[in-house]
Amino acid sequence: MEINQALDALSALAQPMRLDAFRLLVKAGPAGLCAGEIATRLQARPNTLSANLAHLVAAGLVRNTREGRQIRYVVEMEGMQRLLGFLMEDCCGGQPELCRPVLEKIVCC
Amino acid sequence: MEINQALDALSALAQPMRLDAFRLLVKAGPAGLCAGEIATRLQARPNTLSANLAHLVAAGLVRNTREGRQIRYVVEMEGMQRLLGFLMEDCCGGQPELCRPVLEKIVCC
DNA sequence: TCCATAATTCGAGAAATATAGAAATGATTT
DNA sequence: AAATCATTTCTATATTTCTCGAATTATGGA
Repeated sequence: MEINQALDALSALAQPMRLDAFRLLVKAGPAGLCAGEIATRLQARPNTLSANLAHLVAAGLVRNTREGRQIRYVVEMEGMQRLLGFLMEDCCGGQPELCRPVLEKIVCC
Repeated sequence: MEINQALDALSALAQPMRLDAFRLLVKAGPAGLCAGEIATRLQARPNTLSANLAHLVAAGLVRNTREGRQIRYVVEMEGMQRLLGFLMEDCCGGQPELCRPVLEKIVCC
């Protein structure tokens, strides 16, 4: 991953509404959620949310597909993976005992 | 980790000079680097860099200690750990096969 | 076709952030 | 004590980002 992609992803996540939306989508998993549903849950105006979701899509963290008149958003795990990998790149200078615990403590399931 | 801490960490990283500095410190490991050395490597002005390093410290991603007349900066792995954990929180709704590959591909050492 | 619904795009004003020069602080050397 | 060096703090300006209302596009139903 190149640095600009990483910056896009980080600034996409570095904003309250977008971080909330992203986490909602992470929890929703592969089923995702439609724009309106996200707007309701976050109590956000549709147009503002739309701009923010577009930001997440552009950053490669989320993808969307139209379903009738709604648009479904789904988290893109590969984007997340690229970002995390980039941040940990060349950490610890080949001494696994320094960073291994960091990765092991990421308990998600 | 609460959301505001996560936002602080993400916006700290979502800026070119800070992301560069952070990655330099990740690679430097526990030895860290002094402000002047970082400034030289990034070709940044000392005052601008200082403001940016302060941002990383405030976000809990880096810590600093004075050493004579220099100030050494060291990456704070616990901060990184908190952030990654927060981003992956409740992912995949208890289906490890969905997110396990993501974490496994973060090869750092 | 006409209407309603879901969501996006556009444009402008308000707010937040980044940078750099100048001055100040803290520590070492002479 | 004076000079020097490493770094930070202060302050103003320039830039970027955020949000909102209004208008627009796309789809499905009567």
